[in-house]
Amino acid sequence: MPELPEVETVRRQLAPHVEGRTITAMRIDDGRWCAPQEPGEVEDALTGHRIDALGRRGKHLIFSLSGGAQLLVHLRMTGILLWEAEEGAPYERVRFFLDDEHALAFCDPRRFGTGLLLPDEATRDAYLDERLGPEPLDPATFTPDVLRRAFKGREAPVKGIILDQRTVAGVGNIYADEALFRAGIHPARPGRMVQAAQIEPLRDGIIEALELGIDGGGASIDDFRHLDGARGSFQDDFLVHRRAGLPCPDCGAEIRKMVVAGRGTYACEVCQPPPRKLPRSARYLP
DNA sequence: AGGTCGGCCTGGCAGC
DNA sequence: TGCTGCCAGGCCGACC
Repeated sequence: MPELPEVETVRRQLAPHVEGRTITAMRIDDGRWCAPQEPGEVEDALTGHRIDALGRRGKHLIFSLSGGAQLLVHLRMTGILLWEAEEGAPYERVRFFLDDEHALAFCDPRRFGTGLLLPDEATRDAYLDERLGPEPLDPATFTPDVLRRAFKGREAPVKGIILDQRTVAGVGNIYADEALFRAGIHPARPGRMVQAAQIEPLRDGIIEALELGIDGGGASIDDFRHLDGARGSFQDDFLVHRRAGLPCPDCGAEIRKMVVAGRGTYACEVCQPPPRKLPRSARYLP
């Protein structure tokens, strides 16, 4: 699933192609992509404008356009962006035509992906800051204190808290499992039970997992693809995620699968000791 | 108000 | 074989 490293991978690949280019036409085939805005409205608002910058905040891709308009593209579960895909690519929902005759397609079998048009930078920042915590790769804002405050007095499982985009932006199911393993914290441990000494390792674990994900060009478990359709490689470097029954890379114990915060979750119960009382919502899977 | 759960959506696969 | 039904999960809204 596209999380921060996957979105950043796409951003780095796409930026050199689109920055400075003008959108000459746009076609939104699926109105759900930009709902409740009308496809025609969004198409008209973007057409004729230059893409000044391609940015990212959390899992959102940000197209900053001349005239100030901001398009936030979210891949959600299965969205991918393809450069120069032939017209009518599988599950194509949106197509951008650029002034150098190239085209960008947004494809998404499950139609969860979205495009949100906002009028200016201030509106964009208000929208994002209302929903997202600090950027994890910005050491100035993603401090151990951010996690300390988020965990204080919380009964919710620590995995659920770091999946919450208001805690820290961009962490999803894969990188939550990988970061918690790196820090030796069981995913189902209630936030308030995370030891003070584990906070900094977790902060570092989140950063490390995300950076390795970016280095690997993201993880292509099923749908995620690069701009040219190639796969990322980080799925080959998972330590615990999707590795049920395989040995823990540190101690050799069998990695177990469970459900935590409603998500498929993988952990080594030796390296990540479970809490005495597992939250009711956490359960083991065979 | 914190925490959990269902809905959105569809491909893929287990099981009958 | 072919069908049914369940699972995957980012994010939001509903509910307890």
